[in-house]
Amino acid sequence: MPESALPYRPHNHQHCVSQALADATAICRQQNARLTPIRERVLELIWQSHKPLGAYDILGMLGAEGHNAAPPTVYRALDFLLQHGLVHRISSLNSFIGCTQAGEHHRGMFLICRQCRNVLELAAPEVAQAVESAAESEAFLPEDITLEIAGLCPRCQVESRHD
Amino acid sequence: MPESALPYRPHNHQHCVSQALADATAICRQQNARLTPIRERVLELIWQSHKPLGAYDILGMLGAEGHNAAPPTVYRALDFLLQHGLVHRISSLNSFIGCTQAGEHHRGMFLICRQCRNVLELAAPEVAQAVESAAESEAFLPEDITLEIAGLCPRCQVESRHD
DNA sequence: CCTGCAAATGTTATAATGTTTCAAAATTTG
DNA sequence: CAAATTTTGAAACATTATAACATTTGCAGG
Repeated sequence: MPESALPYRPHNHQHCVSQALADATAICRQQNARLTPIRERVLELIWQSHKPLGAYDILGMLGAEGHNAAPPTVYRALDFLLQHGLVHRISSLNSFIGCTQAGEHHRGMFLICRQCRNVLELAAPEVAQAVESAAESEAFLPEDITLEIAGLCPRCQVESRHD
Repeated sequence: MPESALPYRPHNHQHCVSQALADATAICRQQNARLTPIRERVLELIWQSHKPLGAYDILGMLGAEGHNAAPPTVYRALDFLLQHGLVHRISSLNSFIGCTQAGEHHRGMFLICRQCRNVLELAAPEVAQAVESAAESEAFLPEDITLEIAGLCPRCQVESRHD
């Protein structure tokens, strides 16, 4: 059995955050996009963990730190981050998570633990390939792929056997 | 290029509907589940086309035919239909579509045309296999798979070249 | 500098989607 | 038939998301 992936075990998470922010800064510079304070702060909040956050979670956090924002503020920041590939939306949870492969062209695939709620993003090019082949076999032109797998992460599988 | 799948071309749709209702009746009998009038009617409404319907679309249709239902009525019917594998929920659209493989154990994969909004459900066992392998390579135990592909169906690809 | 444009944010209201709760009716079971 | 269970009705409420318009900010050209 392979070692657990990052989200599922203790790690220096501050490193994840600073890496994500550095990447975002670079990507925005490269695309002539403005990573304004709000946008950067929202990205940072999303990266506070490997668990996805809802828009209203973010709204609440902003409120708690004195920035009295309304929903459109958050949704606009999220739209920006989505557009530039810095976060992903998890449809099945109506929530958002930091992209671990920002900048790279990829079709994300998400492993979502229903217990600890951590999410791991996988590249899995062979899955993307299989999906595209299946679509093409129906003469369908795929554009966006939503692939979200809910289940139990390695850690929570172990714990659930201790019932 | 293969012939277009059902949703994307004219067909005797009434046959789809009556088949779906017959299957549902059989499945519910077999599982000792009660396909009550409301549940059956909701299933029938969902099957009125191959386009997914939102819960409030259904609510509106019920209202239009004199059944003054409240949201929980519809959501309960939908929960029942989901539980018995008679409909699927499309997370990326917050909407529901009839299951074309009711009764069979399967992981649905959906091809969603962004133009005509028709949806084709594919079995694609090789995709399911690839997804499960990818999950297992991370020691993740998959339970529910959400796989939704948005793009252009064969018909709408042709039309969009006529710009 | 400043002026005017475009992009970003603020603000209020509202739309769309989904759930909780408790009561009443229908169905099944003993 | 009576009790227990399941289903439905009904009202209120919670959550998620967008529309519309005003204001501010950053920046390019005069």
